[in-house]
Amino acid sequence: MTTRVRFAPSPTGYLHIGSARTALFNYLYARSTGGKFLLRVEDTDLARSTEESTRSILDGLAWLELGHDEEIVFQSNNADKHRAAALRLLAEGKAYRDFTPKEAPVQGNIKDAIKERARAEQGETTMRDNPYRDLTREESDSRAAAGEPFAIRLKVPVEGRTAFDDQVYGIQERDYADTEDLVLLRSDGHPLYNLAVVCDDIEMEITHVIRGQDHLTNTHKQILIYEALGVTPPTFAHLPLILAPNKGKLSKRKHGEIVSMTTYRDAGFLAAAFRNFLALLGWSAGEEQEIYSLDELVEKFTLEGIHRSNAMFNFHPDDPRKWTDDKAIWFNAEYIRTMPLDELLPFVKAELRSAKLWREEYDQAGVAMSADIPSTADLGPDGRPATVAAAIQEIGSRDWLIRTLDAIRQRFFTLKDFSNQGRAYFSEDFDFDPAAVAKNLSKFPDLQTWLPELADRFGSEFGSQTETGAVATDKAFTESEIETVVKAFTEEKGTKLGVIMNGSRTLLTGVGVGPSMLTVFEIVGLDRTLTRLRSQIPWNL
RNA sequence: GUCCGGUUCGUCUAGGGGUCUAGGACACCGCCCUUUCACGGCGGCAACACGGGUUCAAAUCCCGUACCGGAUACCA
Repeated sequence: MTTRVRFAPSPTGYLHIGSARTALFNYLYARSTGGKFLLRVEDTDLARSTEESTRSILDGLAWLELGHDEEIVFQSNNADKHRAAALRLLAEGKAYRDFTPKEAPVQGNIKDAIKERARAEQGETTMRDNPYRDLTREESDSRAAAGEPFAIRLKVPVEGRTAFDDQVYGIQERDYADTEDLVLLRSDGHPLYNLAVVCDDIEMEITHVIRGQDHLTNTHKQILIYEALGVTPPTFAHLPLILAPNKGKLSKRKHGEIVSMTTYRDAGFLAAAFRNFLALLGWSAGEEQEIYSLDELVEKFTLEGIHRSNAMFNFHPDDPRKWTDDKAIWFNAEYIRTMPLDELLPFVKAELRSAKLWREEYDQAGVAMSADIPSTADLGPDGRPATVAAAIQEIGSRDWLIRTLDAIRQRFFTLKDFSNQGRAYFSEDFDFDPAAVAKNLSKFPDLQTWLPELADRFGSEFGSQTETGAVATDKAFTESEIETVVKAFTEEKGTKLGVIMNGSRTLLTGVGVGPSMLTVFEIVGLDRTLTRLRSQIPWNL
């Protein structure tokens, strides 16, 4: 039998991290068993469901690349079938009409009100003392015919218990006495959750229900419905919950966008990295590996590897540097710096493009400077072309882009960093970090004259314009040549190399961190290096 | 209240009676590398909730307690 699983969110908000992980696990289970991953939107709560939520959830799933099979099922479309099922159970005597007038909706905190009521009723009533439970069929029919409103409740047997073997939590048993005669159909004819879920899962031929642990006790009710309907229940696997830092349940209302999937997408997270993070929140393959590709996850995923204890998602909304879980950030950084460049490139392209930093020339591989690409005979000892400078200095070239991205990504955390911290590599319009200016420039006033002098030196050494006129040489602006020049210059000034390098870094990139300064000179290129070394802007800040 | 579930470093976790003076990862802290650094290398700090059993032997099995979580609705 082919396994068929479903992800069934209710569209009452965006896709949050807990639901996303449920979707992931369903997806992984389907793929690992060669089954189908279905999607069902549980939009039966008309008051709270919105189309916008549905779209947001779909966006989140698309971002995570959790593609579903078959058509999306909208639960509200099946209301007639749900009603028919309830009516059938009524006709068969497995459910009954409850003529008790509907209670007024509670004010304030619903959860508290329910808890309070449950506590108050404790000991005074049993689950089976509804006065309408044993009404004769004739009387029930005639009251209904007379137009008296009623809800339909399941007639839970007095003696016995429900039992199922949860694939994560093991054997679960519950006495019927602990389950109320749940409402199947509201007095306005609206079918309720437990009924709708069971009917749809039957219709969709779901074989494995994989969902949050908050449904563990609902399962007993659902099994009762399966039994009444005469259908064998599917296999159940409940997932531990993902908790907020206060160990409370993750809530869209309370925790806001920080738990929304789209927040991570928009913050420059890579779907692959976030998926990896999510997979390890409540599941493990029992080994020490941390980085898993989607294929590896599919290959290694088992229900046995799912944990029973809840996990905490450690976000800090007030800390800009660590606004979300450390490990999520680490995964993202790890992916950014180790992913094959050609896989990373499309994401960087999108980021640069949205920041208006992308140039169409980046797409044209090697055309502009094909004449300058060195032959293999020119490879230096480090395996890099010794005379590559001409090619990589062509700012509009793909080669330059690749080299630059590879150098700067080593210290980046999100895709956003390419357009923020990395801005100076792609644009003349960048800001200076005051801390870097203070630490690397203001502390050494001599640099205000030295660095323009260094620009002149570069100009005369590498053949570009100086303030006194054009000089042409054939020396390439490459790391080793640059190093020679900078070292000589530093000695002349009787200062330390670090002073010159860090001052240059700040002037060239606006920030205090980055790759080796020699690399930075090279990828910023001679022309821009000269201009920026002469810039007086940061000195006047 | 009742029912159900859970409890290993701050966090994510490995562990299924002896190989556990409890392993890995993130974070944190040192040292190294170095022109900076949030890269890299090396090292450090840090946990079996508590109490009883069972056993030659328990983080691992059983019972109790505590704490945490979930459910308890004519919401989903």
